[in-house]
Amino acid sequence: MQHADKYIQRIERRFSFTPEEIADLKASFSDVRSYPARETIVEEGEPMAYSTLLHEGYAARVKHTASGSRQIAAFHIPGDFVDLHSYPLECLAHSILAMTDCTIVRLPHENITRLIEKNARFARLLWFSTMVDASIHREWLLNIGRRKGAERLAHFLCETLCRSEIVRLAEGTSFPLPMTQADLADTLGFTPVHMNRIIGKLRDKGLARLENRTAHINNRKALEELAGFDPGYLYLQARTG
Amino acid sequence: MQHADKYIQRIERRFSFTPEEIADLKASFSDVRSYPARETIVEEGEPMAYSTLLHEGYAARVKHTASGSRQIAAFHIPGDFVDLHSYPLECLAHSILAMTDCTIVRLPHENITRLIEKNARFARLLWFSTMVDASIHREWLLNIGRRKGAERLAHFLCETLCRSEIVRLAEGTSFPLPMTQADLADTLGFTPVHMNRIIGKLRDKGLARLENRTAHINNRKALEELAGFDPGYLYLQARTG
DNA sequence: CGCCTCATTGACCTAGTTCAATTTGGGTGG
DNA sequence: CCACCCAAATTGAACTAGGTCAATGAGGCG
Repeated sequence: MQHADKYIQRIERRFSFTPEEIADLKASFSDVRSYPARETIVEEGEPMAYSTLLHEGYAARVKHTASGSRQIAAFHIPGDFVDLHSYPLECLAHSILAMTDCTIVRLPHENITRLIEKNARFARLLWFSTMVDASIHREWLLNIGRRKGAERLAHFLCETLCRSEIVRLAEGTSFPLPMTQADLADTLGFTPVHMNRIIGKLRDKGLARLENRTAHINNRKALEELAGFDPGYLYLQARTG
Repeated sequence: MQHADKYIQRIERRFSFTPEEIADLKASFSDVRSYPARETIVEEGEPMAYSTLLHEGYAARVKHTASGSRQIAAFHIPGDFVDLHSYPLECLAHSILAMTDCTIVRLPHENITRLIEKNARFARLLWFSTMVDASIHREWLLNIGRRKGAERLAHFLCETLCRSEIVRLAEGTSFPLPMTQADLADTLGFTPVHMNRIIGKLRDKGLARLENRTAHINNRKALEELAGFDPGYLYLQARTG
């Protein structure tokens, strides 16, 4: 199943699995599917029997307020599990939206159980993957709660560049960012109008441009400094043990 | 080990473990400790060999911006694991702070591995516990990103009341909330001054009072309505399967 | 009594919102 | 090729939630 390659490639950075283990993992995926842009991949509250690995395309976890406002709680790039947490949780309290045309592979929950029962290292691996998402959630809480304006956008761009690099989706310091300014606003807790002004500010400062659904970082050093960006929370380093 | 009782009691609401399984779980805890209020229980970046279950007292996960501002990413009550995620992650990108005097029990990581290897249901259970935290993170993202002023505080109070009820820490609709207004501000993304005004607003509306480190909910219905509160994301219901 | 932390209040300021209009550019039908 | 459409980006102007600065209370404790 080639569709899991980006994920496998990522975890091999941090963990050392044997070729047999990797083969077991790969063999557990099934059922390749496609979704068109703007379609809901997973509906909030549905009981889930499989998890979804993003092979191609971009997706987001979307939550809504009772009064209808929208918050994007996670932004997913190829190689990310968008809903691995549905294995322990069974139902999700948010939906998953395709931001572009997407191709996914499924990992049936029964296969996860089989993997874990066969080898406890898989539990730690998959659990780890969901905990990186949670770590990013906490960083976003800090970002939305405590950083303002341009810093906030800068931090999101730094993070997304780092994550894109790992799966070779960045070209230099440019990477796909297929969201409208309104989507970005729902990610960062602004209004679309103000989002537009903040984007203009980063552009005017010569730090970053957003063009054609692509982000171009002009001055990475300065952008990271503005954001106070420290990638530790992404857990990209290899483990010691 | 009686110190894990609040946690056990909570998971028995949702999962059906056999008495032997419960005994295995209980036997895996060790090493009761105490921390005085305001002390750091877990330091950011330290390699961890055990996880910490809060037996008595209140704690928070705290993150800092490069420029020094503080965000509380999680608020923990007795019966919560404050850092179960250190099992898969090994090091944390935040510290854990005792908000009051705390008594904790430790669950050594080697024991977690032993539990999982013995019985894969434990993997799903412990993983589940960390995923509830992550679900709360996502709700907080929505709360901080999209709810304003009084709604935001109202939502936090509704959540904390629900969670307190489960471990029998609420008396009627009053429950301990041992944080200063400055702590609350760092939780909800306000300044202390504005936090104070919002608290006053809820008091004046007759919805809730904060007195003597205790929250008193005067009108739960109205508070939940104001917050648009739906407890689904807390995963308190029993599973179907 | 004096100190210290926390809560409260007032006055002023600004980041971000709101409403509304205009522009831009790709896509489509004729 | 042109006319038209539509989603998205951009801009302006007025408004407000929330921040900042600063002073005052108020309780707990050595």
